[in-house]
Amino acid sequence: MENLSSKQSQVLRFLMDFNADYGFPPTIRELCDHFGFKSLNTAHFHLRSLEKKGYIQIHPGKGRGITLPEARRLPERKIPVVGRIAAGLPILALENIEDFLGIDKGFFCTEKSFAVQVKGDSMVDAHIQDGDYVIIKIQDQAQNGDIVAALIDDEVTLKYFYRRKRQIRLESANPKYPPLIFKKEEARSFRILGIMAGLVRKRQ
Amino acid sequence: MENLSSKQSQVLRFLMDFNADYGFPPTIRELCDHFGFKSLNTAHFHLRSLEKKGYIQIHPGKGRGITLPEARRLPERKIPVVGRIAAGLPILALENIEDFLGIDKGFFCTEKSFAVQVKGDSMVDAHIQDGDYVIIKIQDQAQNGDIVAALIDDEVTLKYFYRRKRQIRLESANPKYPPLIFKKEEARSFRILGIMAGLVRKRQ
DNA sequence: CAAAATATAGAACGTATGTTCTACTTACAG
DNA sequence: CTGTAAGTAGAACATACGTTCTATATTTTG
Repeated sequence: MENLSSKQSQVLRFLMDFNADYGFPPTIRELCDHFGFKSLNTAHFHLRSLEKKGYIQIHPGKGRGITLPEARRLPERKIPVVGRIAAGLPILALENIEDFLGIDKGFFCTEKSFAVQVKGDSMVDAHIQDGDYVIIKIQDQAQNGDIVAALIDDEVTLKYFYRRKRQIRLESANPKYPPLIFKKEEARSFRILGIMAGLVRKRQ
Repeated sequence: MENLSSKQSQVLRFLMDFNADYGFPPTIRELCDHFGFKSLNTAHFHLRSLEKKGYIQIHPGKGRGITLPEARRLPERKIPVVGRIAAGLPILALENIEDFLGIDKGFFCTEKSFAVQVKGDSMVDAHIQDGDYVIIKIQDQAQNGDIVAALIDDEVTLKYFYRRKRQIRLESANPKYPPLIFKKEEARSFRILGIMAGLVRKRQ
């Protein structure tokens, strides 16, 4: 999915929120009012951009004729699946979201959360398999022994977290993979996105 | 909630379907077209009736200004958690249901399904931990190697399923536990409830 | 640097859409 | 039988709403 400018993101977010609140999309004039646009064409322009990039569908001539893809209709309660994290963007930026899990956020008692799909066997000893979705509660702190989602080179990785004096150790739950060790001074080369709050496996 | 006449039911159903398809409600004229009404007032009248009975909310003056209650936007169907199965009762009898998981049944592609909470470590080698919820697709057949939920002495148990000639073997995924072997003539002492369709772990 | 994408403003136009009024039919309960 | 609710029809009206054209400024990109 093509990248969105920050204004386009804001407009899409507003469409989703408005839809969730009222059950129907806003008119172009309501869009203008909300953002303070003084011209109808400004709002109309953003809608056309969003449609060109495939985020919405416009039904010409129909009042409030904006269709959001089903995944984005009531997303506020569903858990977003985050794929690659584009540099600089916040975790939950729309561009990072691949899909939504049909699970209410409240189920895992974590309003601020997302999911990542596990690739590979680096966490099998924690009983986390290839293909599992791990639900991550967003926070930048972690305790020793927590399973954390860390961002290393735009890539989301799951590891056990251990801090000792001047260094942080990120360990796999599989002896095949060596631990990653970060000294305090190079702590900026990775970032903790959150800690594991649950797991979902879709498998026969 | 007050009862609906059959026409009113049909109109409400149409509102829900239209909403699900397009992401916005129909106009009064679209309602007329669908039902073959020749007067706008007919459709308008039904909408007013539905609002008076509390099924929808009308926003006067707004195009497509119909709000369905959130519950009716996307029907929610949660997965029941089954505990002990009382003798003689069907699996999904209300008496057997301990709780519901806030997960839509469709998520695991199994309309007929339930969940059991795992107790113990008999399936750890299949990466199923103590406390995990395993989603079971209801069916009475199983293939060799499937993980099945079986009813043994009113107790729901998870096992690997193997059939060989005149006997059925139910194996744990943990060498600590010996396999259960049933000869064909004693096959009535257990019952297959269904096969594993997914897993949910709620854990920090 | 030039071209393209992004962002915004203002105005004019036509039609899509909700509202309301009158009127008629059928079924049903008091 | 008479009143009330459900269901339908037709028409007139006001306005909510999308569309399109012209212009301008800023930022990004090749």
